[in-house]
Amino acid sequence: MLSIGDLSKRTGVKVPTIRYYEQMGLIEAAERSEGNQRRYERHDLERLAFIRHARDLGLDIPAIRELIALSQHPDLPCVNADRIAADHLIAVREKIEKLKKLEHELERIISHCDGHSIEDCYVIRALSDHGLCEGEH
Amino acid sequence: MLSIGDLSKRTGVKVPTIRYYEQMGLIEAAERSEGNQRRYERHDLERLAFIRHARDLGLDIPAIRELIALSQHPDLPCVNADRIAADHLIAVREKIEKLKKLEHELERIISHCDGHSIEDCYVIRALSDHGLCEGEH
DNA sequence: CTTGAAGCTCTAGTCACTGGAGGAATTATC
DNA sequence: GATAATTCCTCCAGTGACTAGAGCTTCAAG
Repeated sequence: MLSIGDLSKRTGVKVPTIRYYEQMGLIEAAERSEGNQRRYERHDLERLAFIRHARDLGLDIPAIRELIALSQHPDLPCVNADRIAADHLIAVREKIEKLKKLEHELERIISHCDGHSIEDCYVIRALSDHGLCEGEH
Repeated sequence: MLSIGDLSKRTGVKVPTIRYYEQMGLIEAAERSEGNQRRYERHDLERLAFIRHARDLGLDIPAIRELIALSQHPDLPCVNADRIAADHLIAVREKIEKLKKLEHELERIISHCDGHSIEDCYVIRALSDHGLCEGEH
């Protein structure tokens, strides 16, 4: 039986976050000690590692909730789990594209600035005047 | 003189967001009509376009506040403005790197899944078992 | 048996908005 | 000039995924 602190150390998930996940219904309400403290078992450790891993991949809580529900029906086809992952991959790629555009624009703005006075600062001027931008954003 | 709705249409910034920026001190409190409605001038249009542009580049409100303050001292050297942009560029690049790692991991997980049953689903298995990951994340 | 760490609940704060309620002002139509 | 439709006002609450703090209780070590 693990305390919430033990569970936290083993999974790298902070104590308040574990309680938050319980509140959100991602992990079942733990058994309690006589003094009302949460007590966990291996089962909970695995569940929490699963959640942690999914969060690290950037999945949001509703998606994780769905994956957990799916994982409890081993006989079903896994198209839904695949779809969650594939949708997320698309979202990740879109974010990358947006950030790359920002990267280029920032590089361009910075490289154009001669670093003298605010009056001539390309950073400030570029922000003031959208016409100085390269692409649309 | 523009109403808040006119300003919104011209800049693409939503009405409640304009009021929010006023509250945050990014734009000055507007003059009011007899009936207490906000009235704006060209000056405000430019300021709001500046803010919008900076937000599109992903700068946060404190950074924008600083840029606005700087832009009002044309004689100062612009190293601080450059630093804000450069710091932001670094942050953007870091985000891109993280997302690329996620992209690869998701691609790998998805491609390994044969799409049959949850029991064998690589998506679910990869989440359950960190040992199946390629890199650290 | 004492002490200090770790646990409990509940509330509020983060960031940058966004939306709604309920009411007043403005604008358009007749 | 009356009325109707639209826009505006303020204030409050909600978003996502935590995080931090107050004030109290329980646990484990010495």
